[in-house]
Amino acid sequence: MSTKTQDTLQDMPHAAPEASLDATPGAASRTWPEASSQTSWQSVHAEVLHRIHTRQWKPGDLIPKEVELAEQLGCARATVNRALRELAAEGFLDRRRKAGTRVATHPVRRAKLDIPVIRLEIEGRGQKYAYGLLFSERRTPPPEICTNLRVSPDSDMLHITSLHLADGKPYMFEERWVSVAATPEIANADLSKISANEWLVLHAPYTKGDISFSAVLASETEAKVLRTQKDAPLFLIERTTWNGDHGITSARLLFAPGYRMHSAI
Amino acid sequence: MSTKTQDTLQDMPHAAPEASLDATPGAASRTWPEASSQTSWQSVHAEVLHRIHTRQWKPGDLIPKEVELAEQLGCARATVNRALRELAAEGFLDRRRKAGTRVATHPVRRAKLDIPVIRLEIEGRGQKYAYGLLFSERRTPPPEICTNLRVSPDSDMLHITSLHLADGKPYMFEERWVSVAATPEIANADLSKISANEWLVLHAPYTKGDISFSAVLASETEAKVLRTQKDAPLFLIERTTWNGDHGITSARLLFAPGYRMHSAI
DNA sequence: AAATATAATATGTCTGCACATAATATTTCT
DNA sequence: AGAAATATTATGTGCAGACATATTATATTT
Repeated sequence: MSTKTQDTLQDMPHAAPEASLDATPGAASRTWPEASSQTSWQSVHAEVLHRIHTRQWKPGDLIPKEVELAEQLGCARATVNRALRELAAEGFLDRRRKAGTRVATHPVRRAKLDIPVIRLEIEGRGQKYAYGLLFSERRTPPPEICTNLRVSPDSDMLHITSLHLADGKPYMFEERWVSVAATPEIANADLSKISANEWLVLHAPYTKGDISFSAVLASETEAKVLRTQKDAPLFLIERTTWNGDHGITSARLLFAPGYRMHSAI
Repeated sequence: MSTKTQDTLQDMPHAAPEASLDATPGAASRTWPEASSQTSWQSVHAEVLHRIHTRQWKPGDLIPKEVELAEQLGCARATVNRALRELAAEGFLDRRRKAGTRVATHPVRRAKLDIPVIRLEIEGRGQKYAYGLLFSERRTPPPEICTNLRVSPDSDMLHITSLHLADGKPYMFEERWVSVAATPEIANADLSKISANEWLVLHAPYTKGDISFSAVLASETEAKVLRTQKDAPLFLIERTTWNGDHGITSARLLFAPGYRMHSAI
């Protein structure tokens, strides 16, 4: 390795681009685990984030270019690039060729929502999962499904309603339309054993999807199925998925009162 | 290197990365811009995704290792690595050292929720944004806020309620507690001009946050503020943010009936 | 047979270098 | 001056090679 003593992340008198003074040089004692002698992209990531958090670099500021940062931090440009790329993906930085990299002015927080198979969500909480097929028919779709999935009104579809339970209590009521044309095998699946959702996840990959969340009032029948009262507030997820231009499925997922969707940001 | 004629990705007949936007669905003869002779990581990404979608590689399957894929596709391992890494981050693949890379068995769909500043969300739809401060006081927090933010019951906090409007109509009702200790400058901010949310975004960075979504019924006063009826179904977002171990703010955002949160997956 | 050490291996990451590309800045031309 | 051509520059990406590290498989010991 280079025998030259490198300016590692420890102590950097960095020339603020336009940032005037304030400097805050007092971050001197920030030490890294830093077992390896190499500077990892994660430490660069952390260091940049630190400077943003401590407002050495404020929203809108232009930060040093990759080569400069690499020099300052004692690592290769590729390493800095990796760190900055991730930070941009996370929404902390805005990057443009030639124009440089700036701290995002509107830190759009990107929440990652993991949308699991319901069964796993329930079992993950240590509850007992159960599932019941309520109704199933094969027919042509109603107009709103046609426009939603962009399929013709005379297409062959499966219409399924089912109920998912946690510890015996109604948890989610699912109403779903599946295009048989797009996934013929589903006609043979035993949807009283495995939920359509789970079957589709395993057998019908999709290329695009759309998901929306809202709050609605329980209708009379919805209330009955979910064992609650009419006009209870329900959390509704609507999902539609395509494979290429083929509409696969469109589902309304109604959650029992009290449901909360969580995410860390 | 191998002089053998490789199956490069140059002319692969499938799957546009995203683009979509209707246009011609029968995009059979997709040609890459492909000016360069090099194989990009995005084409590797697309190719692997294609193999998953066409079920050449099924959920649970072990896929070839990086070096093999690199050879097959005629590119460097680093390029394959980049593609596979992204696919793993997107939830399509599971990777483990030594064990190799498999197609994810439970394609937990990772929806990316961009949570913008409300003002931008409204203006982005071409509507006129307005904001009004309803109420503001400085006092000690109620118990639920203490536990939520993990601050002491006698801490100095700001309690703010405000209303955000789109085209003059109530859009979102915000109730917020801000720790003055954590961000002293907010005491001087003019929160009748700029919303607390926006002020905080610009001046009080945070390191962790928590967000949850649910459906609730409008209370009498909430209904009045949002100009709707009592017991209307409202979409509720609860957000809490910390900087390190310092609780910064905790907010309840109540959206007017009809609100929908969207995301593509 | 169970516990422990050791080898093997696929992914993870860093480096140095080169060239591509998009966007800006500058110069030249009309 | 205004438009068009040209140079400049920061990021984006590709490559080969090297070493790090987690994890599994195998061999060795108790």
